[in-house]
Amino acid sequence: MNNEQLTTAFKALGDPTRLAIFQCLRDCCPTVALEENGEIRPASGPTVGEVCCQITGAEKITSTVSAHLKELRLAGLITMEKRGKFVVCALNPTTVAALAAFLGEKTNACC
Amino acid sequence: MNNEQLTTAFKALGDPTRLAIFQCLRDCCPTVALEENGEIRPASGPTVGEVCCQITGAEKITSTVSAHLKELRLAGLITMEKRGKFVVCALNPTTVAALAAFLGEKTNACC
DNA sequence: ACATCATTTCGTCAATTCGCGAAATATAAA
DNA sequence: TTTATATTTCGCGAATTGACGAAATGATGT
Repeated sequence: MNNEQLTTAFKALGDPTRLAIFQCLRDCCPTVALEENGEIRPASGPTVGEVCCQITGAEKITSTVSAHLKELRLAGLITMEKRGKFVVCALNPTTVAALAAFLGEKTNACC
Repeated sequence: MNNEQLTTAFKALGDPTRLAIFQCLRDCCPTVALEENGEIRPASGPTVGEVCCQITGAEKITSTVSAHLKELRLAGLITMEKRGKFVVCALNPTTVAALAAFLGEKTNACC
């Protein structure tokens, strides 16, 4: 992950609504499944409407949550897949792990 | 760390200049020292001017970098200590570790 | 006391961001 | 085909952010 990707991902997490979505997806749903061919696809997970309900308490999807989901997706933090009438969401464990690894790095060489 | 602290910290890292400062402090300088009484203080580290030079290439301190350092400090990501005429900076490993731990959490219970 | 160096604060401006409601799109059911 | 459901896109206004230069602060040396 280069610096631009890192800043995009951290910025995506730097908003209370998006962090809540992130926690919702992390705590309530399985992450994506890694298929034999190496492709990544959500095994299952909440729909946009369900996420929206968890976050805002409202029954109807708000454009605000939709926009936040898009930003998380563009940042590589989540995946979204169309399942018939619904769109299901899941964390992208690869990116999450990359962020954790970045923070875990220790390279105090000099001084 | 509560959600507000987490968002503040992630937001602080979600800017290219601040991420560069973070990397600069992580890669070039020792982190803070933990004293016997439990207090945290920077062992040593670059001055604000040195950080500024690394980031902008300019010889003089810019108010922009100063403001970014302040935001990183308020987010708990770095410490700054006055040493005579200078102010030295260092990462705060406690907060960094807390962020890494948050990202590393795996709590997929249901679904 | 005065000058100097390191750093922060202030004021301004352009750009971005967030939340919201309305409209558009897409899929499924009748 | 019409209707309903799920979701995204668009346009708006308010609030925040980032960069910059000038001024202020604070410690040090003369």
